[in-house]
Amino acid sequence: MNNKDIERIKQELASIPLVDELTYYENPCLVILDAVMSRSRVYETTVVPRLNYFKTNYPEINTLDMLINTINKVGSENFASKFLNYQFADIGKVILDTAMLFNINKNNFEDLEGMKYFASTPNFYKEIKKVNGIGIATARYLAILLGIDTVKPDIHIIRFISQTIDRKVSEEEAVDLLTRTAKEMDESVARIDNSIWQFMSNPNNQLEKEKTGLMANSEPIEVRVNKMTLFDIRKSLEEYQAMFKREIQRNVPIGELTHLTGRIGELYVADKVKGTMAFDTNQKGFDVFSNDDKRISVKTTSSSSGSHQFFFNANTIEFVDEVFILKIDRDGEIQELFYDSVDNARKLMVDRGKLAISRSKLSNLEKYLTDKVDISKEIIGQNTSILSMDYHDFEIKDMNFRLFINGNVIRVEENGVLIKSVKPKLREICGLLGIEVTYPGSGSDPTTNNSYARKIVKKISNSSTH
DNA sequence: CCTTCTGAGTTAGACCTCAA
DNA sequence: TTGAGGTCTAACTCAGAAGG
Repeated sequence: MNNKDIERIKQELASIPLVDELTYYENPCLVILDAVMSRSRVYETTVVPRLNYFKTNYPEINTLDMLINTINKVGSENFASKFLNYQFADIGKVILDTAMLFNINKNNFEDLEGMKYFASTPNFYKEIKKVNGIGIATARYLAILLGIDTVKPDIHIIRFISQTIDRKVSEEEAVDLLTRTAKEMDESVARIDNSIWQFMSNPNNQLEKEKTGLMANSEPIEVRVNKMTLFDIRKSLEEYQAMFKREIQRNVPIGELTHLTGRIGELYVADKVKGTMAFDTNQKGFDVFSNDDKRISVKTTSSSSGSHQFFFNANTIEFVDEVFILKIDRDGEIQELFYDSVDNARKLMVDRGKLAISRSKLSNLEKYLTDKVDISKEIIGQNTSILSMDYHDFEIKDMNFRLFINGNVIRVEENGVLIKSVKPKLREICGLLGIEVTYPGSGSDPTTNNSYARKIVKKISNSSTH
């Protein structure tokens, strides 16, 4: 009946890279730890570091008896934090129960042999699922780790098969289909299972993107707005402002009112631009959607706050068209500090993972927003030129280097790549420009990045015919 | 079979302190 | 004045188990 399904799975498999089977553990404890810790967790970030921690610190725990005795000795609730560096108290009990079940069913074999024997008996899945905390996926994964050729029907495998044959499949059906597919391909099903898993658990794989419609990363994100009318927005704004004032009168610290502050800002802007509010909590990038389709990021501060900066998420700034920054006074009154395009806002931002605008820049906008003068001169060497320059914030560009100077922060790009160790690169540029560098090359260089950068700029400016 | 629950991990956003 | 280094909280995701 589902020969067609198997054909489609075979076809789809042709487009993903086939990887090796999993490597098997020599330490029986690791089989159990790996499988039990993998439940409900992202493998690479959660399980792998903990396994390594255990392997490094407790290599002597290498038999089921020792594992069981250790857990009993420290108490199952303490085992994970102590031996796995994992703050997950309940997992010790699951590990213990699993180890004990294997231990009484190993039929006089050595640990690994015995575990493998048990895993290959007809009753294995029925028995192992009696352990509280082990379901079908973990049971099958245990079997795979013991060398049994089977499938772990986890979310990735189910997703792959369901997407491939365009219908939902159960765990059992997934196992069945994949096993038969492997047989036809004359390939081990565990290897196919692992290949699919590796492919599907990678968030960048093409299949997922195609099926979910998230093709290129330039694709605009979905804009969801709520249904508040302008009347609703004004009404809410009044109520929030009143509540804000009341809380202040009750001596609530203003720092405790961030939820109110933020909401008041968003409502104020939504009213101002006759727009709507973003629907999602943690909406990427913007808070308000204007009536002419602009996505506006709103930042609101309270006047007595000690914060001197407004932060923007570097990962989501591309989803923003305009930036609105507000200040709310203790009496609930709102003052506009900044409202402009995101391009102009970016001229105020410094990038340190998160993008920050210093508050004081907002009272001196002219200085930062005036278009920078393009001098564009051929200066030194081949193509060094000053692109732009203003009071204390400018860039220098040549074929290879790009220098960003913003106050004391100096950054260098080489061939478009941001250099991590700035100072050695600055010395190198100095060398290229014939600037004398006294640093002998041992011990820490006392010359500041700033001063190197200034020397470079000075040299280039002097050489300029400008 | 489908829904709910679980709990560590991740992300977003706001604010704080210190130092140059 | 403002950059660099944080902390803190809440909301959300992930991937599986348990429950009705």
